[in-house]
Amino acid sequence: MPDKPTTIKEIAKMLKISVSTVSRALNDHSSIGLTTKMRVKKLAAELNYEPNQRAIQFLHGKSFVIGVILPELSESFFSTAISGIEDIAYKRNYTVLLAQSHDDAEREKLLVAKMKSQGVDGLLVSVAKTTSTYEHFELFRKLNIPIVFFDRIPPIKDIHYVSSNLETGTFEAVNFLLKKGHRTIGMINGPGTLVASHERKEGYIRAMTANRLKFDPSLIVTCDLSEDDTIKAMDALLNHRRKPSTVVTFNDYVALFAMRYVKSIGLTDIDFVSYANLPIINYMDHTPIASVEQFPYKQGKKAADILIDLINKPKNESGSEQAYFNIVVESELVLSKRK
Amino acid sequence: MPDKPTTIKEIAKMLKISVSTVSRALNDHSSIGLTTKMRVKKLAAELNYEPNQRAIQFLHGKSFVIGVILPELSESFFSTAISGIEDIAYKRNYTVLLAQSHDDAEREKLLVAKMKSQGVDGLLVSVAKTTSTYEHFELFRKLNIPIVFFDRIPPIKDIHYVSSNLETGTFEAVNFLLKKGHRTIGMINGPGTLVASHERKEGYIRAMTANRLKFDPSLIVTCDLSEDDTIKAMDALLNHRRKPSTVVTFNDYVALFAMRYVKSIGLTDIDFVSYANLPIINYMDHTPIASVEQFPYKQGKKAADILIDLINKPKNESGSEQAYFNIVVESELVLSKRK
DNA sequence: TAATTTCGCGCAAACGTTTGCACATCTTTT
DNA sequence: AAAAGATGTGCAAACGTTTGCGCGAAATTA
Repeated sequence: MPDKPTTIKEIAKMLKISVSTVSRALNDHSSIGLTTKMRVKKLAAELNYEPNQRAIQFLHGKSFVIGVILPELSESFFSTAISGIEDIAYKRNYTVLLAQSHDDAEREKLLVAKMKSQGVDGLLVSVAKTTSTYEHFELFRKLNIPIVFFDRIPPIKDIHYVSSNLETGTFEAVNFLLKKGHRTIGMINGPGTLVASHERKEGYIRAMTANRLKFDPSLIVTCDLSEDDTIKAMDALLNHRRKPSTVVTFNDYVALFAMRYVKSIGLTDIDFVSYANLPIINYMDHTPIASVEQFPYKQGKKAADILIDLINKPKNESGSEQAYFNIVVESELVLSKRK
Repeated sequence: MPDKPTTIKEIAKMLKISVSTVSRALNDHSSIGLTTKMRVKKLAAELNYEPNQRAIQFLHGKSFVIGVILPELSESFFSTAISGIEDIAYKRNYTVLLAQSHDDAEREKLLVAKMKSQGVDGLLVSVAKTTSTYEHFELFRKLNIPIVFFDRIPPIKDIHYVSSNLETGTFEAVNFLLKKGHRTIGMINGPGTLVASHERKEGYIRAMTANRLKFDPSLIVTCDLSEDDTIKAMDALLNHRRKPSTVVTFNDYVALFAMRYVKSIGLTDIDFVSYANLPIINYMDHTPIASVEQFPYKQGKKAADILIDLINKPKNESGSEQAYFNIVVESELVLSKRK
């Protein structure tokens, strides 16, 4: 028996009252008598009535769906972030439409269009590495559908975003190394084009000056995050006139490449500090002694919360200027559990 | 200008024709004159008309949404599988509603209920480790909403599922090791309760007998997949009267634990073969020489395809018996790229 | 008791789209 | 010349729910 789901009409007919009364009774409307309410609710429960979400969404012109576009779920940062997004969405009765851009700008565009035609109420985006144009996002702005960016923020004005500030975590990291007695601290940074690289550098500098040490720019080298380039960078540090006793690397992968290289040439006395705190470090033979944590779960939660707030915001009050959420989740140093 | 999206009505009014004509014109209905079709399509394009999906879904009583419930996105198997699911869903114009059970049976139940109230057209499920009752799935059967299970299949009858057969991959693996000259092959298997453990064992046995070698059951030890237990298992093998020269481990993590242990006690001459082929092995200092690949992307695709077929299957022909899809994706041995 | 308020409920419209049916016009066949 | 078919279009119902408005009856006030 593929019995069609119960509708409000049927309940109305059985109780010989109107559909509107049933609807109001179920929604605890004040203008319905207590007795009718009870009767309706009882019958509804017996019949396993569940409101037809599609009818409601259609009526309200809302989908209660938020679209999420991110580069790669296999990257631990994102798979953790999505958990935060999910949790908030479910708590607030929204539903998550997920899609991966696989770091392909074209696909990202396609997905944005798809999300639009699907009629999402809002969008959560972490942009693809290759994305360089941003009109597909502007389209949403025209339609008044909110977008909140997270982690990978596009360089455009007047957007909502949530991201982490690596400056603080880096400050803590360098501070920690100084307290541990290190005096020559190298850094393998990422490409200068990334905000994240800047923040790391700033944190480094602030920690040095806070400790009344002079900052040597040549101790910070950049790399493109590939293994080859990491090795070059590490080489540069090892051949520095002041050979560093410890190195802060851009992320866990860079750390890994660098550590492997260092070990391959027989060195063992260099401490590493890294970012992200990926699960892989639990399986590595040599691990960083500390990591700067970016709290992806928290970032995901925060971004979803803002987006849903935005969606439900009392209409565009034409008087007040639009305010943009720029939330920064501070990063934090975490000591490695393994030794 | 938050201009409300264009509707078919507006187009009709502007062209002074009826809405039904517009609708049919846009859908290339045969009974509409060529000229009207052109006029309609042209105007629709100019106005950036996009059909209101919610209205259509409501009308058809379909959501074009498939729910996906899986244990953990941070497990690479699942994050890869979801890519396959996504790709098929998008290709076939469906949309993916994602949720993680985090291997919690209670949460899984909740999610199933949520999916139902959201009105998904079908469900893709990989069950949580702790799930032991299955009524929440039966509910969907009553409503005639198809479910396809993948990878983690519940032990109930009359279900659709897609899973991998580790027997073949294991056969290949053992065969490969024998060809390589190994004669004593150990195996660290998983808990006997898992089908997957059985399949591994069967593959092992078949390879031995196919090579006219006698099978020594004591060379297969089980473990609960924890590091401690893995070490115990490895110890047992090392102390075996016929010390194995190579070991097949249940998965990459077990391989990792075992390799680390073996190395820590100064051994270096044991080859490992593992399953899953996770990205982490690219970052390990010592890696298995080969891995049994389970093709999660392919599994995800296949499962999604079957589900959507099921959704669109011409009504439950009351005559013919319901057929259940039991698709098995054969596993395959993959040699390690790094040496 | 009459006037007014409160309470409880029903009517009907609305959301955007598809589709069975009927109707009108034009073309073809007998 | 009349009947039949083809072609193109419009009418209206339907999907399930919410909600503004109106109306009668009961309760309150003057």
